[in-house]
Formats: sequence, C-alpha cells, structure tokens
Amino acid sequence: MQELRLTPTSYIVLGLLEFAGESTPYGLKQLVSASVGNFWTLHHAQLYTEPERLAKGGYVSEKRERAGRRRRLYEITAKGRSALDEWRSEPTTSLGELREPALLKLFFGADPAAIATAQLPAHRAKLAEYEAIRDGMPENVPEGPRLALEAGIRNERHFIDFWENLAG
Amino acid sequence: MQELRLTPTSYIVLGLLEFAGESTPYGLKQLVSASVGNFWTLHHAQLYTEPERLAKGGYVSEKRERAGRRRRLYEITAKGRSALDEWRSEPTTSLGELREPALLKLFFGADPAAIATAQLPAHRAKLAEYEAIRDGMPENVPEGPRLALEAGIRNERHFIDFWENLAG
DNA sequence: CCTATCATGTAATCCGTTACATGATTAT
DNA sequence: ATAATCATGTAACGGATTACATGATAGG
Repeated sequence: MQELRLTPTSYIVLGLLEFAGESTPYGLKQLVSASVGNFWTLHHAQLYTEPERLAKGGYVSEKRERAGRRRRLYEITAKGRSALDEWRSEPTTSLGELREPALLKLFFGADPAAIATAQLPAHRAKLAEYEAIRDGMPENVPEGPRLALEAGIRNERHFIDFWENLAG
Repeated sequence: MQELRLTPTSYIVLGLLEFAGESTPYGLKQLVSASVGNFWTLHHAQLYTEPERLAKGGYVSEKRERAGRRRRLYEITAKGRSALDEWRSEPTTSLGELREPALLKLFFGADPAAIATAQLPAHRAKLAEYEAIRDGMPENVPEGPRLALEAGIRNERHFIDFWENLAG
C-alpha cells in the first residue's frame, strides 16, 4: 500500500466500480465502451493494470475466483470512495484540448475541402450513434451521463457545422 | 537511420521546421506556444527529444553551433518534407476525443452548477485570448492556422453555451 | 468438427511528463 | 549586486499503446 498518483484513468475505474459494485477487468471494459468510452477512451490493457495499481494503494480490493479461470474481482474500498468523492466535489477550472487530428492537418496546410469531405461522414455517424444512445436511454439513467452525452451531441453538431462550411 | 513511428508530435515538429526553416529546440518552443500550442500542447522537453528522434530517422538534419552554447540547429530534410506532404495530403476520418476533465466529473456525478461555475470563466478567458489573436493577426497568415483558430473560437463558444445552461 | 470471434490476460516498448540543473539576461 | 526570469538542456519515471498469447463459445 503505497502513495500513487491518481489520473483520470484512475477515477474512471473508481467511478465505474462505484456504479457497478464488484467487477472484473473484462466487465469494466464492457462498461467503459457502453458509457464513458464515448468521450474518453481506455485501452483494454489499462483495465487490467489500473485496478492492480489502485489495489496497491488500497483504493480497491482484489479477490480471485476459486473456480476455473480464477478471474480477478475488484471492488471499491472506503478509501477509494472518499478519493472519488473528493475528486468529484472539487470543480476544475482546467480545460481539455481540441487535439483533433484533422485540425492539425488543416493547420499545417492540408486542403480544407478534402479534410472536410473525409470528416463529415465520420462526425455524422458519431452524431447518429449518440442520438441512438440518447433515444434508447432508460428513464433511470442519472443526470451526469445524460449531460455528458448531451455535450457530445452538441460537439458533433458543432463540428459538422464547421466542416460543412469548408466542404466543396 | 532507423524506422520510427511518426506521431502527431513528429508532424508538428516537421511542420514547424518547414515553416521556420532552421530552428533550435527553444525556437520551436516559441513557435509552438504562439501557434499550434493553442489546441495541441507539447512540453518543452519534447522539443529536445523529438527532433533528435527525427534526426535518427533522417527526417531532419542536425547541426551544432561552433560558438558558445553549441545549440542544436535542426532543419527539415527532403525525406522529412515528403513525409509531411504525404501526411498532409491524406485526409483523415479519425475523430479526436472530447477528453474534458470537467465532463468526466459531470459524468460521474459532480454537481453540474458547481462545475459550470468553475468552467465558465476559464472558457471565457480562452475565448477572449483566441479573439485577441484573431484580431491581431497579420494579413499574410495562411488559411490553415486561420481556420484552426476559427474552430477553436467556435469550440469555446459552444462550451460556454453548454455550461451557461447548467450554471445556477 | 472446424474456425471465427469473443473473452481474458501478460509483457515489452516507447512516448510524454515530471523533475532536476545551470547558464544568460534583464530589471530593481 | 542581486534577484528574478528567460533560455537551454538532460535524466528518470511511469502510464499508455502495442504486441503477443491462449482459453472459451458459437456458428457453419
């Protein structure tokens, strides 16, 4: 049990474990791709290493199945909960970065119409995907995911608008 | 001279060297923070290691000053130019990620009004900064940076709008 | 049965970040 | 002069990405 830095990845794992109760790395992977993975991707290997890391710090507990595969089961601890609470209750003034590959090319002189033509279908597909998720959302989904999805939808609309202005 | 993977960081260095001609790491740092750094941050240490890496692959050439500090001077090579051209002329369908720390907190249950209150001034400041850059831009700035800046401005407006709806 | 694909995991690499350092200028 | 800031660089660390591997399950 040692000091360790908590990264966004850490809080994602903690948040998902809080929501799901006990889970395996593979279960976490499923959860990620159905939820937060829409705007913050994790690689599946991280869902093996990160819980292990968190276990070292006492933020989660680890059990192993006795039977067959001996899969690892993780659960958030009291310490994990309070770290999560603290993080969550401290509003941040820090801003993300655009980091759009397409904007980078544009910046360095790529042909705007060509980029726009490639980007538009991708953004439209993503928007459709988001809207489908929203329309299929059960009533009991909490406000947070709902708002994050809303932000994603608006973001896609904004980019579609931007690229439409540049397409031939 | 060995094979190496070219990352966005690589293309930023190549792009800046193409624009600036010969430059030192510190010169690159200045360029970054005045330009592409607005939507794609690099740490200054990367501007020492990345050109060195690129030199190993033959994408840039390295000279050292004979006098005093013996600073390193980098210049893009023909190979570097063609790699840059190829990257630039191949439109990408890949999308960036939102990766907003504030959205992550929101997703996991933070109080929307609290987050919004913290985010709004930050986004407004960023917007003002962008607008100042735009208004002070000389006529001869090429289309690429101009458009990227425009995207940044719209992006800030979009987030301001989003958070305004959530602020108390 | 055979073969995809899903499920599950480990290991190595490497880039990005952080930390550490010190020489030069400018301002007070 | 001295402090502060700018300029310049190196080194260590760690998290993220990639590559490698194998067991289960379902479809043909």
